Amino acid sequence: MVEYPVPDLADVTMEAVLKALGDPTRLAIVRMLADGRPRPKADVWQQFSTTKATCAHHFKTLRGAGLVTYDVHGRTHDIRVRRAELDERFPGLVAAVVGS
Amino acid sequence: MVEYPVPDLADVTMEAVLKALGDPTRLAIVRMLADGRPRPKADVWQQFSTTKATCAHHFKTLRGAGLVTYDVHGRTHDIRVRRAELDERFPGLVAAVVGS
DNA sequence: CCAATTGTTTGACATTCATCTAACGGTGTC
DNA sequence: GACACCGTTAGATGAATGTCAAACAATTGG
Repeated sequence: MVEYPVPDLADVTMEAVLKALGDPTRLAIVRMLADGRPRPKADVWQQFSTTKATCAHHFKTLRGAGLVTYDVHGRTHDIRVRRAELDERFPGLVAAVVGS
Repeated sequence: MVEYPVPDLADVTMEAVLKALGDPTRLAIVRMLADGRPRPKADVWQQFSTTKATCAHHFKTLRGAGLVTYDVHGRTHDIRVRRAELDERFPGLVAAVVGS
């Protein structure tokens, strides 16, 4: 069973979050998942014109910046924005970025 | 008389803004000026351990992303966050980023 | 006009980063 | 156990970027 640890948001800086969001693909991913509901990774990466590998790289970057987490189900993974935690750590940020 | 044109915020994307803010120095600059009040450029760059040239580069980047504008007074320039315009174009963003 | 001051630009350099292909690693299924 | 499937990792590559030193430009003042 593979593990995909996420950082404690207390250790995540605004700078790291903004850096992660400063890429068009990653911003689009976060916007797509902004409601906090999990979605199959395959569904996400198929929306873009990049390869699976590139998308996996972006997923990892977003996870490292505390923005998303994975739910593993057998072979497939769901990805999900840590909306509630983010709203507590960085109030208003996700909403502003998504343009809610 | 040198001109320093700023983009119309209607033409500025969230992506461009986040990219500009994704650098630690630029984020610090915006936070320092977030209230929208002008400050001498010299006062700003002296707060950092970078050279004048590097700071001028960051100023230009922030200006190009629509985040700041300059007020020229003879030899010296004031720099200022376009707070009101930004708040209208990207509601809540500056406040969230600054951690108001 | 000349010199000092303030800020920008240029060119170089090292680093970071997004991207791809190819190979690898778990997981479920037959 | 063998194979197909889903996703990650490794390595390579080219582009973008932050940084600095040095040269340049505009302005003020003597």
